[in-house]
Amino acid sequence: MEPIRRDALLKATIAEIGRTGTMDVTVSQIAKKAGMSSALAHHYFGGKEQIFLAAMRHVLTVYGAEVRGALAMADTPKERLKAIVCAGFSSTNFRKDVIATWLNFYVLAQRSHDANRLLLVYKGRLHSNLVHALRPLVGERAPEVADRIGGLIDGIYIRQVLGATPPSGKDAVRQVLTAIELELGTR
Amino acid sequence: MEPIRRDALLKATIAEIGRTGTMDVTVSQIAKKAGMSSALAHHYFGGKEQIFLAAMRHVLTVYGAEVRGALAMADTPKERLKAIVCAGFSSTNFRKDVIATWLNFYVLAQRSHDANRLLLVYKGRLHSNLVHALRPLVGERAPEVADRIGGLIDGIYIRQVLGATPPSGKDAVRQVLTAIELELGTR
DNA sequence: TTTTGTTGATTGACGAGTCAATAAAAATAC
DNA sequence: GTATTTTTATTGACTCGTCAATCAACAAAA
Repeated sequence: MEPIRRDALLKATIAEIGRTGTMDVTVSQIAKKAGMSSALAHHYFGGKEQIFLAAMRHVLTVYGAEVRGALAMADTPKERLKAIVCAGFSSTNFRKDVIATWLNFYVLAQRSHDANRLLLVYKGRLHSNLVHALRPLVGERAPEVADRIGGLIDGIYIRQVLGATPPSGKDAVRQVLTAIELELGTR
Repeated sequence: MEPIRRDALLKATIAEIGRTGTMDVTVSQIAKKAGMSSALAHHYFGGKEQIFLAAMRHVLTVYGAEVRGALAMADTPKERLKAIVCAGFSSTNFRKDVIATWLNFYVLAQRSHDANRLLLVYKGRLHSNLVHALRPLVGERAPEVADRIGGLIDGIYIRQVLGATPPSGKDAVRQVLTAIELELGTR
């Protein structure tokens, strides 16, 4: 039972964060959505913060899997770059609940050591993926370029999800790919 | 008295958000920090949400003033660009309380119409400042370039404030200026 | 005396976490 | 194959604390 319950709670947590936009969600709401009593949620996770952290970890896990999947299809460095960018702006990442989780993640990362560590793991993976794809194209400049591209991805993401118009993965990808071409000197 | 009280409350709100990192701050804490009773805070602002919105507005006002100040010193388009970028990464914006306000601002903007509108105002101003500076350099491509630069500024900002090392305005500015040079074709 | 500024005390509601008790399943003994 | 004990799964009810918002009352200035 335990793994089933835990999984249900994680999904319910993300859904509820998406519904309200904040982490001001009661354990009871989460538990109810997951079809159990709040006492059971406490029993399995210990406390609210731990539930949230596990939910964040879950979002990152899914994201990581998506990137790996896209990279597996790519053969050339350029294709790898495109794969990384596309995965970051996939429809998964534009789901309301995932957006809300990310934004609250940022807030939490200010004070929670664990959340911050998690965020650094994400950043590190993105960076190393980018560097790996960039190295054959720009050589030792790769790390520096990867920093800019990574920053651009994060920035465009936020602007898309909080913009006036509904987020468009296509536009986002196009913008980042244009920037990459500038970095490569192919435009 | 009213304007003095209001001002004190705004500053106290930002300070408290910075101290805790979240908007989970009680009106009493804010009022205490501002040297008055919580009843008075309610009296002047009506409710918690209104206090927060006013605080956000205040941060944006200060930011806007800083940008205007920097722009006033700039004569050439390139100088204007540099002014905009530098203002965005000034030490003001790396203060813990300002950072916390921004991050919570993002979260709030998901569901508060007012907060979202405020965010769009910021984005619009940044965009129009960038376009104005870019037009003489890249012509009609200006809006598109401004989108990328704006996104990069936001992204680099978040990465700086939530990074492993203490934020460095210098590094941030250098990265954005490099990207600008790429856009201008001067590198 | 009226207006403005101010607060302590109170209300009413909510929420995290605990716990004792119950139910169901699994293991063990006979 | 049944009776028993033990382990696992589950919850309702409760505790203790917190907090936003209100209000009646007090003070001080105009």
